[in-house]
Amino acid sequence: MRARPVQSMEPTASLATVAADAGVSVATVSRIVNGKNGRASAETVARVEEVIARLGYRPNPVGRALKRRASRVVAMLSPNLDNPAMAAIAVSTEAALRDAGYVMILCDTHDRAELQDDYLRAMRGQYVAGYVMVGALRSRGLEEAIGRGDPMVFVARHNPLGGGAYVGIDNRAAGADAADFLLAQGIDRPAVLMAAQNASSTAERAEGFIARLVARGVPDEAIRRASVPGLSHVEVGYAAASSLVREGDWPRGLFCVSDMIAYGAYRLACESGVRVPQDCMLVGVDGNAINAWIAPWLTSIRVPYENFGRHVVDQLRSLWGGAATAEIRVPHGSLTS
Amino acid sequence: MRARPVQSMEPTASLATVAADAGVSVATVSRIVNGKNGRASAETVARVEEVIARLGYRPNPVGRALKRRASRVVAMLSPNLDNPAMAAIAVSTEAALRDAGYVMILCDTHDRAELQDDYLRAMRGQYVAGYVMVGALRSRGLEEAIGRGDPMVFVARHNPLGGGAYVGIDNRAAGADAADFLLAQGIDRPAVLMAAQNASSTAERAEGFIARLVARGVPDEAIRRASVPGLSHVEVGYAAASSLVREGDWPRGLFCVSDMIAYGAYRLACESGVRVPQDCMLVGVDGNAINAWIAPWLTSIRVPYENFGRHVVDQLRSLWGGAATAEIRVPHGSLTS
DNA sequence: CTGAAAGCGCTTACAG
DNA sequence: CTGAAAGCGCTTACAG
Repeated sequence: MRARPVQSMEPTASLATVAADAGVSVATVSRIVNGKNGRASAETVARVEEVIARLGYRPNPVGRALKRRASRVVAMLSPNLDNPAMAAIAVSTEAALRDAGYVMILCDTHDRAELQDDYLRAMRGQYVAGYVMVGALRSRGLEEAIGRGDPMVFVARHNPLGGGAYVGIDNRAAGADAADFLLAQGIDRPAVLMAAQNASSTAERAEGFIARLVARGVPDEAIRRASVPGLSHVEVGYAAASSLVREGDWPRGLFCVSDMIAYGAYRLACESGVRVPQDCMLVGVDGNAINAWIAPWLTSIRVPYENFGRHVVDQLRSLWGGAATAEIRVPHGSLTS
Repeated sequence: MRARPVQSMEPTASLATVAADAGVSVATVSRIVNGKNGRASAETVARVEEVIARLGYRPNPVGRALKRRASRVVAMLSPNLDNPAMAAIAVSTEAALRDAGYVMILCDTHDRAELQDDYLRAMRGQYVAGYVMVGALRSRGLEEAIGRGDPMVFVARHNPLGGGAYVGIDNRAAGADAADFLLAQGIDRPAVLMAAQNASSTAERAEGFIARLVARGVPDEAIRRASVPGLSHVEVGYAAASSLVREGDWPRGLFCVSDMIAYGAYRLACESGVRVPQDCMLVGVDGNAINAWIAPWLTSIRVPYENFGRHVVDQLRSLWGGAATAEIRVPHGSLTS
């Protein structure tokens, strides 16, 4: 004797199943499912909806995507989830997309242009509804996608080709805040550590920092700065701090354009017997959640990444609606440690 | 005068385009694309391949998925990317899937069964090739998916329903290693901190720790332990440590079943003026990359998450090949700080 | 060795 | 108000 299959194991209902059960055509069911029933009798609608509910019908996204040449999938291209800030962006974007009825394919580009292009091409084949570019690189594929007008929002790092929908903080203002803060601590000659690579946003932070310092009377040539190449910000921080102190004393205050850079500088400070923040105050940007637990010595400008996802989806909606691209500047927090 | 469209902006070639250009049927092109050309003349193959190369044809994954009822998309369901260990699993899995020709949809379940089920259902509609369950929860949808025989591999946390393909370390052995290490440091009464929730793997670590201690002569009742509920391991660590020291002194050694729990305990130690590791040695599990930079006070059992992705893909391949499910126990590292 | 045809699940003019 | 039909891009028996 065979066990009766449980209801849940029955194959998913299709439009055809529903249509047959309701005694109407698939066209009619399709219209009702899509809310295009300005032209469907009330009885028909009721009957079809009953069948849909009873059978637990859900439109198949693949069939739909093929016909519409558009899916409910959004691609996120991100350079590295190892950075808690990038992870936070991914998390909030995933949640916001889900609330909007989309799912997210995660593409880790490792900050490599060829990988970015491979993914851009592959995602196009998936008929993705849009692209969330976290830290985009200049590349052939990017140019093509933009030329095509594919919906694309840039997060944290600007479109390397200029223009485009953007979500991020006001980096220059954040840098200026860091300058004000350090000055207010009585540190009149703070230095700055930055990454030399792929860094529109972090470069802006450094610029804002320096500009504010200069505006407040610090001679430009008195502002020590170190910039080293590299993709890992912790390593960049360590190396940049090394290069900075190789040419002089430890500064009493150090603006690090990201928390990861600050972590790197911190390690060198520890190795050098420099106490943080007593001997050298470290100011970062990101406000990683982990700081409160294990990096109380760090003062950081909090970036509300948990809100980025919402704004990213807003941007995508504008693009889908045909609106012109715009920038969304999310307000950053004050400095906290 | 209109600008000539650049080649890259031409719509993607389809099977039909290729077939027309090569003067053969789509069926023939399809067979060649799929390597089923045991029965295709050498000339035909050459001609078709030339056209494919010239037109840059790439099979459309959506059309293919619809027909095959199977896509090249794999779903990863993960409870929280905020945890660096989870992020590391996502990163390595994404890379391994990509190398195998798959893309990954990231589904953040927030450790909630309804969300897990929503995603399971949605992903089924996408005809995903398989599921990577990081920290699966017991749920109706999970039962159904397993009943259906959907390819599913469990990572870090076992299948709550028992059985199934698994990738993880030997948690009991890791706990035992922590016990040996603390004993070797001359700490004869170490305590243990754990999470009370959704924690097959972390519970195993605690068991292994306690069992080894007992085996080495520590009376079971002398082993202090604290277990508190909660999803955030940092908060769990803080609360568990609080509850532990509320009933006695700070122990000289504390085994924390995850690095995040150790971070939480660390904060309480700092607040209590307890020095780590001088007064209290903290041993964690995960070996987060960040430790080397900002948590040198932590000794941790390194879990090679960067290899998990490879094993996950191996597991999926076995399942696709119809093999029986098995467990892969990735060797964990020795204790490092 | 190759092609015509059916069909995966859906949408949408078009006709009635 | 509703349905038959075409077609999105692909695969695969089936026939030849």
